Amino acid sequence: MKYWLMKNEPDDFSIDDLEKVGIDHWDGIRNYQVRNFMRDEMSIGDPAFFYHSNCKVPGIYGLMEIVSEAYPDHTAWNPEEHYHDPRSTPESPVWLMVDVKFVRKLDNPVTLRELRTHPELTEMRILQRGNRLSVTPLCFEHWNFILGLAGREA
DNA sequence: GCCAACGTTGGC
DNA sequence: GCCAACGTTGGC
Repeated sequence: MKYWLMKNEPDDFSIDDLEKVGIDHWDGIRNYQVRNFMRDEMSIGDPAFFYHSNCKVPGIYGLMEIVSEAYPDHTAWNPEEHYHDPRSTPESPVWLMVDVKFVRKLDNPVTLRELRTHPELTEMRILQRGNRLSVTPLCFEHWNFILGLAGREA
């Protein structure tokens, strides 16, 4: 089992939006490294953090579960879509997505600012300088430590 | 809105 | 295969 951190801009799709629909596909990935993570490393049942990026208070706001294998991202085929990519076709898809299920919102969201204050977490990928991957794996120790932070009294 | 950092593109 | 130019990400 692997643990994941998945970023999205809440203006586009937030943990609240996922809560409303229950399950949704995580589409729009247009980075080969992230695609390969989804294809090669993710498994059904893997837990994931929902991270809000590019917003007022960036941080981890909720928990999800991966509920599908990687499969073709059909939004790449649609010229109407923002993330349209003509190189990808139904016959030969380039981009993949997975389905994610809402688990719960965190009682105490763990902000990026707080993540940076804990020496235990300095190795986390998203805290590394210049990291831009929107989906990153994290080790159980980091996962568990963050859950501890989220469970504390505010 | 700014801008540093990174990935991608494409000419050569 | 190099690398400059460009586009995107995402914190601040």
